[in-house]
Amino acid sequence: MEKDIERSLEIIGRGAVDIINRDELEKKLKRAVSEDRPLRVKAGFDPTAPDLHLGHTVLIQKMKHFQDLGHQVIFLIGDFTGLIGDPTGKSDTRPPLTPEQVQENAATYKEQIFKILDPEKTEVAFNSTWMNEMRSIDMIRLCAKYTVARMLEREDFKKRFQNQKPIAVHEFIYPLIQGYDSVALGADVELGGTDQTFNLLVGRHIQKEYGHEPQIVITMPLLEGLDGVNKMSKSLGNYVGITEDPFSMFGKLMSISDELMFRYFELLSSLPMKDIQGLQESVQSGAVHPKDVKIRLAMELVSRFHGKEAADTAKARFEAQFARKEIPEDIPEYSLKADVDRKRIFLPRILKDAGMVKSTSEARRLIKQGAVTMEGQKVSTEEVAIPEAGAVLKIGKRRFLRIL
RNA sequence: GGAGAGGUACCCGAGUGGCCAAAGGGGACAGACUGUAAAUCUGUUGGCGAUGCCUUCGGAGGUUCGAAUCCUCCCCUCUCCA
Repeated sequence: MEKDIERSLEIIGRGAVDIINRDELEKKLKRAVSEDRPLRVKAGFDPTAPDLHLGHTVLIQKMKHFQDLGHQVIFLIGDFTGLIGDPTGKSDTRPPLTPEQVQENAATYKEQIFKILDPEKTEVAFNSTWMNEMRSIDMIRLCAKYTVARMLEREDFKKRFQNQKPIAVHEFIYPLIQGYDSVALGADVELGGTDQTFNLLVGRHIQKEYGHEPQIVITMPLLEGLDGVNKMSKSLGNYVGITEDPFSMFGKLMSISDELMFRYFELLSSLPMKDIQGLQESVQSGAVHPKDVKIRLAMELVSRFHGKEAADTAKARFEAQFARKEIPEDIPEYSLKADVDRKRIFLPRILKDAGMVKSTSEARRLIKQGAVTMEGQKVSTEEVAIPEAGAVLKIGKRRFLRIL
């Protein structure tokens, strides 16, 4: 276990929005060292969405920090709370997942998180383990430990209450159970996104009610997506999935702005903050080209999920295709029908049939806009001659087609 | 149960008889610039071998020379009252 408390605090604090509360954390860290008892660090995940993106890894990265410092991290899968769903105004309870589905999702989770965390040192827990054992009377006792007025302090509830929107009674139970999980697991620390602040704080209260020492709450920012504005999410399409192929992962990371790149460094990279600051200064002074720094970020992240070799390949391909404008090796091919006149080919039809565009209209527009090239030459007419097989068509920067 | 508002393209939203394939914004795509940067500027954004034709404004009918727009019925969403 890391003995240097100052260093621990610095690593734990990296990127965090809030630590409640710092003094308590320091005390716990000191005690952990003196009693040689690692802190138990909990983070909860919804069982229904095991398709993680980089935004989720901000939290996992923080778990790794704790793990590297020698503490015990607990990956909690909320298979019981998942039946309720964290309140969002949709007051429906979700259909229960079968034990098989839960196991399946858990397996997918593990596959993904263990690219970051050390499986040997990670405890995986399911809250159905203790929640399914809980009797009604215990549930009611749990409910008795928090008041309606305090529950209504939660932003989401407050708004809905003021606006006279419905709040179903069961929605109050979610934070309580999340808090009880901390009791059941004996959590010293709980990590979560800033959107979890309320629930995490309820945990502290519930722990006290059950005679436990309250956990330290550490909230992490919601990572901005590739657009640099909205938070990363699948529905906005501004995300990098951690199972995405190396080339597209690399490309997406290279498309972020220079400003955002340092944000990603702070929240996603394993590089020490000191080094990141150094890079930032080098870029500012002009000593280093920002593109090279971005490549470094992309390399680190792609390597993390796919290995160094795949990252090298992705980088080489990226530079070939975009910096040197070479034609990639494996591009889709399209065979002309035997009866077509190769001297007069109606290109929009070919592009549509080959699936390069949705309609001939779109193809015509792209030709008109000068987006289509054949063998490096701009195509300016809709009818073209392709005497030889093997001609390569390019639409925009990334769509290729070889005509046979 | 009663009263009212509304459903328009990928999304938000204007349009309330012809000038409407439908303003504006966002997104997306393309071009210029570049580092595939970002930002910015410009263009495009229903289909069709195409200066025209076809299909589209919740659904089905109707009025009209002509309907996103008016009428009837139906479906859905929201607000207020009880």
